Amino acid sequence: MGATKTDQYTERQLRLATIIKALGHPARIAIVEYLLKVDSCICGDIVDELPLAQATVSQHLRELKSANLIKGEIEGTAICYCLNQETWSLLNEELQLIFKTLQAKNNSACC
Amino acid sequence: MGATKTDQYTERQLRLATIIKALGHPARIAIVEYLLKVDSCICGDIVDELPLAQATVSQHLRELKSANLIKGEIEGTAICYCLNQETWSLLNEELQLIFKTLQAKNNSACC
DNA sequence: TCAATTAATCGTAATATTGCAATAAATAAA
DNA sequence: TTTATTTATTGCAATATTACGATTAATTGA
Repeated sequence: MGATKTDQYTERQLRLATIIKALGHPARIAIVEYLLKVDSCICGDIVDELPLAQATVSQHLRELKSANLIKGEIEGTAICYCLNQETWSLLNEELQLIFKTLQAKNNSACC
Repeated sequence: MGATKTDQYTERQLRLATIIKALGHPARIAIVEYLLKVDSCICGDIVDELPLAQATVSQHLRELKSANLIKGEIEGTAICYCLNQETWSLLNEELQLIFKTLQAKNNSACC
């Protein structure tokens, strides 16, 4: 075994898990926070910012990109990265559904 | 390699990544959604609900528990699980910080 | 005491992730 | 064209995750 049984869950659960999983690493949280601060930057800036080799940063960027959490645009020899508002909005809405429901209950039915 | 360089990030980044990572699997999303629906339940209920063996469900519950996303209380021979409001509030606040900041910018500075 | 019930743990196999050095690819500048 | 510059990719090793059967542990009920 070792592989997730992807065909057993709803599309919604898979999509949410994919986005959330891409965020579940401190380096990628750090990249997101940095992008939030500087709006947009190139890979090299992130390499300077994080304690990771260029190849590793590139890999983390690829994961964020494949989850559509960031997008990149070629700009000469560099690539300009920024957060992808669309996916963040989607994530926000899905999580709000959970947060709101939970807040409404206010632990009333907890063990 | 293979291990995350945990000593290179802020406490905040590590804590956030830990919580988010625990959510980054469709089975655990499904467990959370189920708990949100039924308020509280025992492990066996989740085993009936998900396409996974008891040992696997137990493992997922342990991960959610170690991230404090759920809590369990012994009730006879069973254990009653429910969502841990405290951690969900914390997660909500941290993510709102990101969502709000990003919404305020409204893609104005994106590439 | 002895089954039954429930969940955790152990052991194992398959797969995925993390990280890096080395290299390749693509563009810009000289 | 040649040389920088910048990023992606490849190959590899170490580690982590996912999943399950089998077993163990703890409690309840007969």
